Amino acid sequence: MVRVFKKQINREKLLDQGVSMLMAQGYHGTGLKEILDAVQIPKGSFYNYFGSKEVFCAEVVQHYIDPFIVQLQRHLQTPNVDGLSALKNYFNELIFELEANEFKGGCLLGNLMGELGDNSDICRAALQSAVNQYQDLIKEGLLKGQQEGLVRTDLSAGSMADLLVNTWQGVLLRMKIEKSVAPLQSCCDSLLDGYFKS
Amino acid sequence: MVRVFKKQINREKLLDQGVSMLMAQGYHGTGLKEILDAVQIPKGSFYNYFGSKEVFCAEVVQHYIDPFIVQLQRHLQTPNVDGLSALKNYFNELIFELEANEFKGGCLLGNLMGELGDNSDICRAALQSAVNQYQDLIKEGLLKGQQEGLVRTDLSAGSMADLLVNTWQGVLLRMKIEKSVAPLQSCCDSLLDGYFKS
DNA sequence: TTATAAAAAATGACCAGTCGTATTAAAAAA
DNA sequence: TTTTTTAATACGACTGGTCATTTTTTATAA
Repeated sequence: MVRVFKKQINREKLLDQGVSMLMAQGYHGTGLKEILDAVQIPKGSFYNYFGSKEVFCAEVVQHYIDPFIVQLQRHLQTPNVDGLSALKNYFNELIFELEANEFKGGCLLGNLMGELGDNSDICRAALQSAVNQYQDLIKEGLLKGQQEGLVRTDLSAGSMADLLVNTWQGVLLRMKIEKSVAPLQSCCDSLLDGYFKS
Repeated sequence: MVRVFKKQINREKLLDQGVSMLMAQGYHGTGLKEILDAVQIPKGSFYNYFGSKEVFCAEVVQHYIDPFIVQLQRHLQTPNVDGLSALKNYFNELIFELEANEFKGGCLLGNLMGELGDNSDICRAALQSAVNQYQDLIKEGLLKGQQEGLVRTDLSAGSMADLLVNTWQGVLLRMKIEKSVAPLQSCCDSLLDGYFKS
């Protein structure tokens, strides 16, 4: 009984550490030993928790996106805040956090799409799933904004969510090399405060 | 005298091979030996041509973007084609090529931004330079489109070029995991055929 | 001969993954 | 309830192989 709890705790530890190290150094740039040492779990134990580095990475992807989904849901469910403002508040919160983090990391999903998208079907599926969950939520926000008359209705909420998610991925890359949140802000300005407005 | 020519040829070979392998497998996913074997240059010779893997990668970045710049310039200088159509033609050509390539690779710049943006200042500088050269050219096309009355003038050509380049990076990532050119097409539709039109 | 570049060989660090064993818990038998 | 058996998990040393880079040797050119 105690055993199964410890197992869950160790899995969680590894996933947490995996998120932060894969963000900072990428998949091929991060050794398992590095992760294991950081959480003080011996090498041999890793394969009791995960089948391989690749499937570990796929789990890390979902573990990464979960908190973002919670955070976005929180904004969308805040009373007396319209859908468009909720999205703007959410992205502003992200920008604040990224700035506090000195523009490091960006988005694990985007980074891994670039690094592994072509070569790991397992990770590709995880990335696809994660990004779809995320995009659906943004679409909901835009849909709400449309019903409230704040977001244009001549474009579908789906295609706007698509554009927003893709552009956001792009500006996060840009942020990394410019070491500035300016690209993030101009993304929000162009789309949420520009193109999408009714 | 003959030697210095051979040196240039070998450098070129390595850069060409570097572009294709770094595209396919990323920086940490590609070993120098792999590149050297492919062009039949002995391992010990590499450091006669490049100071390190890192500076090699930085040179690969510029080597990668050069042909894109030539291609885009060609479209922009085609007689009797307006700026906006030139951009559309250029991106359609890219889409065609990416589809023929089975959506593999995407953009080396974007991939390396994600993988190395945080950790290699040398590559970061090369990426920044390359993307700026590219974006300036797109800005020129939009500027021409504005002068021709086809592109809206209430937004600056610079900020539109910014948005287009960033979104394009994002959709290339998306293409990789969706294995489809649909994201690319909807990017062009949304921006060049939508938001940017006057 | 001297200088320079190319290439081979060697370096130590690190890689993901495996193996046998030790430890523990749960299940079965007494 | 107590003892024995069986199974699951934990663990560190080890595997073959690859990594980027350096050192040493060989070949070429001036």
